[in-house]
Amino acid sequence: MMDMKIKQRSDYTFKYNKKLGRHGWLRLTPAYSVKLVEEIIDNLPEDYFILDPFSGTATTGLVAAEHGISAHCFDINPFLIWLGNSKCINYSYSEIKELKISIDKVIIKCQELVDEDNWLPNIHNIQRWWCEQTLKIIGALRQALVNQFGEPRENHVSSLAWISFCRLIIETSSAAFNHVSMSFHNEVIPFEIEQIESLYLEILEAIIQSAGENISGNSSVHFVDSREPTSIGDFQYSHVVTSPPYPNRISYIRELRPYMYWTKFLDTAREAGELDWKAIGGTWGIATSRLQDWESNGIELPESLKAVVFDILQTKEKNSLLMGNYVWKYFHDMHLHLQNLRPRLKKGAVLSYIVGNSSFYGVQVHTEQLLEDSLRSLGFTNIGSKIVRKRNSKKELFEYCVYATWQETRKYEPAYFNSRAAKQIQLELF
DNA sequence: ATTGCATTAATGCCTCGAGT
DNA sequence: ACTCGAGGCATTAATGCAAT
Repeated sequence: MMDMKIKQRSDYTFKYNKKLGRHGWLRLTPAYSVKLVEEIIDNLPEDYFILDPFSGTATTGLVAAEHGISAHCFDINPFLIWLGNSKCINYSYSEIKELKISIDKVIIKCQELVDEDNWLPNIHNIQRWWCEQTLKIIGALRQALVNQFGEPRENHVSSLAWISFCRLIIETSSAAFNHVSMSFHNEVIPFEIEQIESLYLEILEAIIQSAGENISGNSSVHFVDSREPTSIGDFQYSHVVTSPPYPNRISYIRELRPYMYWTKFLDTAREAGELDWKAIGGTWGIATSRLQDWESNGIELPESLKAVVFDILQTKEKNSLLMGNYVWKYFHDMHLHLQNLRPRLKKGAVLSYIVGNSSFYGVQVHTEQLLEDSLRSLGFTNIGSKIVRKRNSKKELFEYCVYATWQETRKYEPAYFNSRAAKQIQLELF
């Protein structure tokens, strides 16, 4: 009987990040922990160059920069690229001073605009999110921000005003934003203009506070599909530190929609579906339809993957074909990513991938093992994985760190996450 | 113009261990 | 006792489009 337990370790989730300055600017549930990244990059010499091919909210890039290390981060979501870069740049005292003056003008302009017909986003059933009164006010505030700064596209001190706006729209909405399966509260609370103004200024003040702290490293986020062989110049990386999407049919766009519609990164439902289809593990709208008849284009995949997909198909549930194809495509895409990653790596480069396992109709999908198999067949060495934490849903769900090296002959094993409890459960499970 | 079927966008339900 | 979650699902609502 096992006497040691794997803990949930909320310090290894986004929760830990909320109070950490820039890391807490905008919450996204599928974000991994600052602490985890710190443990991975701990003690790296400063000339190390990190790649995060699945940047998301740019946790890796920001932690690296805060530690004086440089990183390149890739993502396919234009909103997240904008947000990530805004999180990683420095803001001077004079810029911030100027921003505060501009905001005073924005507030006055908002009061003038509130009775006009301002642009509102094309969000489905928008009155479910905000009542008419609240909508009028945040619509006016948005218009005042546009008049003052333009749409949020540049990485400039005005980004702080826009990130605060994104926080505001969530905090005034009736969305239950505490879960990836986002849904709604029954009541929509109306806000007065004074309440919204003071809430906005409060959020902005906190964001400005943390923006003033200088960071020494250079991190940047770029529009790159990590499955493609494209790269930024001819840089090569010594470390890959990332948390890719998990094979869990959670839609990223589902949670990002409010931000992206209000900032005009999204205009129609169709665009949302197309963007999710581009993402590895995407499931929203048309992505699900396209999975029904999706087939891999002949790339050689590990036998272990075929076995898992076969098991899912064999369950003969209503959507077995869909789920099987979903898993198949997820690992196909991850394999393609690892394959095209190789030319970007320095000799001896170390990979650290934080991933979660899943189960479909009771069939366990051992993400960490399947990725290890891909790494092995692609010529990586020193391959292994360790449990990082237990997830707080089904008991068989964990988060893992999958690690490997590229063209390294020496034995390598990461020093992190090797608690006795983790080793024990690893033995018991497999 | 209307109907009916297919597709896809959007949201809710049920679960259950762990932290507080 | 109460809250919460990188969880999976099914179901419902809205939209598109071909057939009448």
